[in-house]
Amino acid sequence: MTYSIVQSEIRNRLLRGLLPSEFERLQPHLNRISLEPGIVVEKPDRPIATVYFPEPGVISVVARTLGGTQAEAGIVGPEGMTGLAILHGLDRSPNTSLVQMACRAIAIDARVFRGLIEERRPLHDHLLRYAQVFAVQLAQASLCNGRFTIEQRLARWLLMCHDRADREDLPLTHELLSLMLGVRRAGVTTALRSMEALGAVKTRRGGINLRDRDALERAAGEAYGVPEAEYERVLG
Amino acid sequence: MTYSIVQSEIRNRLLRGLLPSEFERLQPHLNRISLEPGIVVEKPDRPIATVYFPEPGVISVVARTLGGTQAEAGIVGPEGMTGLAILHGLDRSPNTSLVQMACRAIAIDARVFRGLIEERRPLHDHLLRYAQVFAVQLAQASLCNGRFTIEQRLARWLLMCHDRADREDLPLTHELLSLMLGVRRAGVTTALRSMEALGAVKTRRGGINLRDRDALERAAGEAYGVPEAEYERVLG
DNA sequence: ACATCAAAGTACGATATCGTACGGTTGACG
DNA sequence: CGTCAACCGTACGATATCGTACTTTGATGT
Repeated sequence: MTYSIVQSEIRNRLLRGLLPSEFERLQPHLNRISLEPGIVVEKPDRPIATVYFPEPGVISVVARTLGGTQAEAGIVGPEGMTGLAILHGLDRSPNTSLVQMACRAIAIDARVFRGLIEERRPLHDHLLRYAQVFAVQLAQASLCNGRFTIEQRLARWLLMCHDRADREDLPLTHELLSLMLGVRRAGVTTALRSMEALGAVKTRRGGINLRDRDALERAAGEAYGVPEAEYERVLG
Repeated sequence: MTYSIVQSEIRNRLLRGLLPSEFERLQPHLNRISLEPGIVVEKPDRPIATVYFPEPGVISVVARTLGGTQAEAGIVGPEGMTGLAILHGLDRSPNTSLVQMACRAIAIDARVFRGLIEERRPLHDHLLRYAQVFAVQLAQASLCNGRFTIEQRLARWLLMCHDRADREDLPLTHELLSLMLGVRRAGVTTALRSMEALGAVKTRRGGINLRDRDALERAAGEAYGVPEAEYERVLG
């Protein structure tokens, strides 16, 4: 049994913000599915099968060199979508996308989606605005990696997760965070303890509880805010 | 006196690779101009006035935080264009773009350009492919900043400049490179001396001469190559 | 209750990079 | 042809982060 998807009930901002006349075209092709942590939704240089519009939860976009070195480049949540390559007329990218925090997501077959954006210009235009915001996020991540401490970058990451997951309790291990940030696992532990001393977070085994968002923003300092402002400007 | 611009003579790959039928629409609006080092072609959060398709030369895209910390996020040369925000339906971005190495460029008024891409779908589609390549470049820059040494990142940067400037002698001061990479000026000096010892480059006051590209690629290691491969795949 | 194991805390020497600063060199310009 | 500012080489202590590895803790299954 499938339930039809009602635009006003969708918890993905990008879809909810679509013109109803455009959403109508998408609607028959949409399915709501569950994405569990660890699921790889896009593999490097393999055709993208499905495009996802996440509801609260987090999907990471991970960049990798030819030698296999990897780190997270950007994150996607209910403000956005996966499969940006398709908006650019391509069916794949060199990046990996994987589910970081469980979410439900509105899914659509990539080929169907591609056909629809070719056909419906206003749909394409709306989603391309998000591609711009995501590019700004990538540029800021680059800057953060080059200029800020692990603690600042970690605070930034937690804030971005909080924005997208819509809850205070994030089920993330230090190991996982270290892979995302491209630093040592021990470095994450230390940074978290330091933020715990500030009262910004409370850690438990296998998870992090956000206690004081303001303190977290102070810990992130300059590292947080530009892509968020751009999102509001462009799609808010 | 203005000369009309002939597609086959353009040294910008993106424009030269356009379908002639699409180029024809752009042609009446194009002007070839000179861009001198230091010229700022896009200011953060200010409307983009002109879109440039550079001929050999280099334009940097610089990301900045609210606090003013900045570093280069990406570079554009004769393989690409400035003003990607316009392809995404927007008239500005939070980034700065500035001329790094003098070039001639094909210029078009941003509003005219915006009108043309709205009107000519194949034109828009062609250029959007470049937006994807640029996003890959941003993601890789993020990875490089997080994981690689100054020497590797510098080697990467010089290789990317070489690809775009089409000459071996790059008029760049250590000071400038340090601003771009977001590191100390002294760090650049040291890294350059180390690469000079490898025979990869020869430095002179105010410039760097690339002597052995293979050695430079070895110095860059994993840091170089992914966006370049993506460009060839998508637009080659 | 106990065993087991992944996760987290801690430690320590090594390395990359920083901030700062001083002095030497060189090319541009008067 | 001399001057000078910009550019480059170098140095040194401080700091961030690394690689590695050992220990402790807590959740889970039996």
